[in-house]
Amino acid sequence: MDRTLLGLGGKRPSEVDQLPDAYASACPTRQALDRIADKWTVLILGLLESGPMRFNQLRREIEGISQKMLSQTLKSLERDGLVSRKAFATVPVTVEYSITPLGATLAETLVPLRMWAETHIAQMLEARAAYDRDDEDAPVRLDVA
Amino acid sequence: MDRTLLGLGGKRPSEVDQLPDAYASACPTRQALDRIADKWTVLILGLLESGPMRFNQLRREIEGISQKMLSQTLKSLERDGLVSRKAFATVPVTVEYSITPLGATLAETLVPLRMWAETHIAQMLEARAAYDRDDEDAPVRLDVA
DNA sequence: GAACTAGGTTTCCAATGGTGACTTGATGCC
DNA sequence: GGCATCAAGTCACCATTGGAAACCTAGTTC
Repeated sequence: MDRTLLGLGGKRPSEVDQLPDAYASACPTRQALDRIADKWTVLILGLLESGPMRFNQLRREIEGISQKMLSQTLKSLERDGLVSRKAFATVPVTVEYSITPLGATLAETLVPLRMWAETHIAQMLEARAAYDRDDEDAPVRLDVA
Repeated sequence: MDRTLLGLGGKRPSEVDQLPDAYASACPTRQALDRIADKWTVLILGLLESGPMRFNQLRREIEGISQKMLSQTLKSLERDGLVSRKAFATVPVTVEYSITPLGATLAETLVPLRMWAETHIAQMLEARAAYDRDDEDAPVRLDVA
C-alpha cells in the first residue's frame, strides 16, 4: 500500500508529519490545495484543456463569472505556472490564454471530479430533498437517539 | 472517445448543451461542482475516508478550520448525503460523523487531487517565485509583444 | 460551586466576490 | 471630425462569506 497523502490506512496525519501534510495549515501542500480547490479554477482549466482561448471567449463560455474574478483567477493561475498568457499586437489587442504542461497534469486530475458531478448529481439532489422534507415533518430535530 | 463533461475534443459546451453542462450556471452539475470544490470539503472527506470521526477530533486534525466552518460544512455535507451524523446519548453527548457510500465515491476522485498537490507543489512555488522575480526586474509589465 | 468536557450557535468584524462604470487605443461609420 | 465599438482589463462600491471569540446546554469532576 502506498502512503499517499490521504488514505492513510488509519494513521492520523500527526503520526506522519514528516511527510507533506495537507492538514497542517502551514504546509505548502495545503496552500496548493487551497489554491486549486475553487470552482473557477476547475472550470477554466477544463476549458483551456482543449485549446487556447481568449479572455472574452472564456467569459462567454463560463456563465456567471464576473470579469473581475476571471482576470483575477487567470492572473493567479499564470503566477502559479498553470496557464500562460500571450498578447498579440493586433488591432484591438488580442490576448490568448493556454494551459502549460504543468497545468495540463492538474487538468487531468480534475476530469474525474467533473465526471463525478455529472453522474452523481441526481443522488445528491435526492438526498437533499429527503433531508429538507424530514426537516419539515419534524421541525424540532432530535439530536440524541 | 467518450463524451465526458469536458475534454470535449474541440467542441464548445454551447454545441453540446443537451448534455449536462457545468458551464451553464443553472445546470445542476455546475451546482454540484460549486458545492464540492472547496477546500474544507476536500479535507473533511479525506479524513472521514479512513473511518468515522467525532466533531472535535476533526477540528483538531484540520489545522486552521473554525468551529463555524466545520459545523457548517458538515451540515451541508450531511444534507447532500455525503456524510452521515450519529449522536449517542453518552455522558457528554458523542457525535460521530462517517462517510456514506455516495461520499466515498467522491472521496476516491479527490485522492488524485491531493496527490497532485503533494507532487507538484514544488513546481508551483518555483513558477510563482520566478513570476514575482520578473515583476521586480520589470516593474512595468509589457502587455504587448 | 467553579471549572471542564463535547458539540455546537451567535455575534461581530474583516476579507472575499459580484456589479457596473470607467479606461485605453485603434478602427469603422456617418 | 466626432461618435460608437471592441478587447481586455481596472476601479469603486456593496453584499455575502469566513474567521475569532464569546456564549450555551448538560452532565462531571474537584
